[in-house]
Amino acid sequence: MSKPDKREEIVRAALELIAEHGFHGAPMAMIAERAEVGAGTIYRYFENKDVLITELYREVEEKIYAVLLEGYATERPFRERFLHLGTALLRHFMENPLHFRYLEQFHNSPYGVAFRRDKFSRKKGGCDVFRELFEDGVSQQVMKALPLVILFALAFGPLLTVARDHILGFISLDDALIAQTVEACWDGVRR
Amino acid sequence: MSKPDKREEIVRAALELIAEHGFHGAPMAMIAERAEVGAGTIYRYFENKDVLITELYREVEEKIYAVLLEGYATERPFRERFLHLGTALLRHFMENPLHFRYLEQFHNSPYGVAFRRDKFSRKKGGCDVFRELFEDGVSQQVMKALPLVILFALAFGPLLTVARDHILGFISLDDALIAQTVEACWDGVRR
DNA sequence: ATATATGGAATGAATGTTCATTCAGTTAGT
DNA sequence: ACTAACTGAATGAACATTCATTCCATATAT
Repeated sequence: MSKPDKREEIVRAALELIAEHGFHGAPMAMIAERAEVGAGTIYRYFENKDVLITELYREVEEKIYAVLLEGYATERPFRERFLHLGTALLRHFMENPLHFRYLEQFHNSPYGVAFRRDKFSRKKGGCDVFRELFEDGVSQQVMKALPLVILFALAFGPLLTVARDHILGFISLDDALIAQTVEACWDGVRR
Repeated sequence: MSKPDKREEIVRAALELIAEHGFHGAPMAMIAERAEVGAGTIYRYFENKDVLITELYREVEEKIYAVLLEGYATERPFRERFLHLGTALLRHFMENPLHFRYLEQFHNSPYGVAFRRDKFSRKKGGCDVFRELFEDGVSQQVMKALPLVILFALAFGPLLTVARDHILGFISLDDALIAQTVEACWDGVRR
């Protein structure tokens, strides 16, 4: 009853506070308070703040991969598959601003850089769908003959920027605008 | 010895340390040490750490605008003007990785969000060149009929991502690749 | 059925550390 | 000698983490 309960509350509180105020606007005491838990209790579930932060990242990332693969059909044409992934990603971030903000916080921190470097060198992870799509797209001359990293940048760069602008309230996206934006990203990568 | 000397050293040290280790990996004492200056001396030039950080941002931003305008010819066609700006921006970041890293740190912090919000509402600043280019491009049907914010995202998103990847060593960009990348961004915004 | 013992979970005050900022004293320029 | 610039040890606030204590559910004894 209470074991997963507290852990969940801690994770939720940490996500909210870190997403909103950054790692340094979220002291453990504040996280504990928001989770309605004693400060020491956090340490029953997470060895220290770093572990909490990293674990939280893992959970957020996992959900993204799940969302991307939902309804993804390998047999559809490149363009459709790209639009599916791009739209799913953008929508997911729009619907889960806390997740998005958390990822941004994480990426721009010592943790994030190390993580990124690690993921890059292992050349694996949940980006596999994207990697496969892009590699095949290039070899079948549907996409520009550019290094994978650059294709990623052309596809994700705008989406993340737009998601950020939406979340910060600089723009209000409707279905049509989302579609147009993802289409524009496709224009960037397609041959 | 002279007055501007120390100030400059402080600014340089702060830029280096903050770009490399983030705001919280750059205590004032460390900045002072790197600048070969007493800790208290910093406070002769900057009221407090916030002021130092904000002023540093101002200086970094200023240089960018200077670089963008260098050789910018209003009378050239849209595509050429876009390529000029995009290339100049990307090259500037590649050549000044500390500036780039600093901007990223700044943007992902309470300072940055407030700044961004302020700039957005005032609708002014050094992005004017870009704004004008995009507004004219849209009205002359050369660019996609999308909100300015989205066109910005399509143009900058990939460039910043690529710059980051280059600086982190995930890719090595040569002249040809830079040109291709900026061209691809143009494909994203052009009609 | 009631009382008592046991141990893991939870707590939050106390601890030690890290920092931004200050200021009393020192140095160097005139 | 006077002044402005500079210094870095001292200060206090904020924080992550610890740990002696409390709480509570369950087991055991009467």
